[in-house]
Amino acid sequence: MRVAAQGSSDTAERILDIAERLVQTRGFNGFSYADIAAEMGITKAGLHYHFETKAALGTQLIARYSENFRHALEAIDQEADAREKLHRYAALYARVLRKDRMCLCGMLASDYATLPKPMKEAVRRFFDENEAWLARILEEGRKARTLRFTGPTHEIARTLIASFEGAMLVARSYGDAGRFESAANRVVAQLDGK
Amino acid sequence: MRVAAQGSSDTAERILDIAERLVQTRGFNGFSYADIAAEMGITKAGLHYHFETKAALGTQLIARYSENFRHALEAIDQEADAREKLHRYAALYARVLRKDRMCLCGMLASDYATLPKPMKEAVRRFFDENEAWLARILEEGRKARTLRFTGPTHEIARTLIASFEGAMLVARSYGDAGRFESAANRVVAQLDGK
DNA sequence: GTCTATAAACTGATAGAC
DNA sequence: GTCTATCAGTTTATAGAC
Repeated sequence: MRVAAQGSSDTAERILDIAERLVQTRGFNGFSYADIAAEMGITKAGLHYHFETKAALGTQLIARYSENFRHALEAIDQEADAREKLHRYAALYARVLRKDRMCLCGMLASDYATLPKPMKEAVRRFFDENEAWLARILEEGRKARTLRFTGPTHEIARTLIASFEGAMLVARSYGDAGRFESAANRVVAQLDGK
Repeated sequence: MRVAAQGSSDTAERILDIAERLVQTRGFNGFSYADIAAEMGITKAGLHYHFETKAALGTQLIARYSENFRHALEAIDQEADAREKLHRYAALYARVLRKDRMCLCGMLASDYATLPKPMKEAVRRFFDENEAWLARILEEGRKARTLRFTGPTHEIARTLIASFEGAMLVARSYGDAGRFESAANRVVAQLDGK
């Protein structure tokens, strides 16, 4: 006997997949329940059983995305070299971009002013976690002398996130993932310990 | 006897001012004619006299923004030093951000998939023009030895635009213009001829 | 030339059928 | 537990009054 809480069933998972793609390509205000319902083959109202409101759907979307990202970061952490970790971090973004998508939270950052409060907080947490992870990797690299830079690690981490998100944002307008890769490589190369 | 073409009257200018702010803060899909009409004190339908469609309004919005930006770049060009030009360029973005706004075209880049074709083309032209201008400044600085870098100027120019747009995007989620300034200074400092 | 009344389509969401 | 019928409000846009 299965007791499915809201947003936890298999159908809910499929809804999240579709919604995630729509947010990453069109933005939170660029799609509606109708778009998801059409793809699912059920009516709009049926979606409200799985996700009471669009805000709830959005919040779960960020939670799932953040957790997947967290696992990806843990996998990268198995890597030995800090410099290589940064390259693999950039590759995470590149993979998203090759699906013609923007980073979920980068996209939501652009919609920030229109988001319900819980989504705003979750978006910031995503950036905060990325910043903390990157700062740790930077510190590692500095100690091992595989990375070299001046200034506080958290500031470099922020600059890295900004550069990656921005490179994604612009590259998508040109449908050109190469633009991202070129910028990302340049940014990481700048930290090379030589 | 004044013959006002669509979108060229004084009222049209006020509409553009309001729409510009709304796009820069909420995105192209985050506002409606109703929002503008309310601020203007006329009815939604009245707006359609000045701008037949939302797409036409959006297109004129980019045209005006791009032209203003072009003039700002010309003003910066009066400056002697390339390094100083880059700082003034970054300051253009910072000023927008201090009004809690995103770069108009950076915001539209996030809405890109949902934009009508003429707007898409205009957004890309904006980035292309910025890239060309920055590449020229970079070349100037290299010749004068006030800037130093390796690789093609157009690639550095693209990376600069990406970093500035991304830093804006993220900083806005924290309501913290300092985040942008810190990242922008770091990025420009990296090109310093020493 | 400028705007209001009005419409047709779509939005997120509730109530209740199966 | 899962979904359909339906609603009240909003969207962009047309037709036509002043």
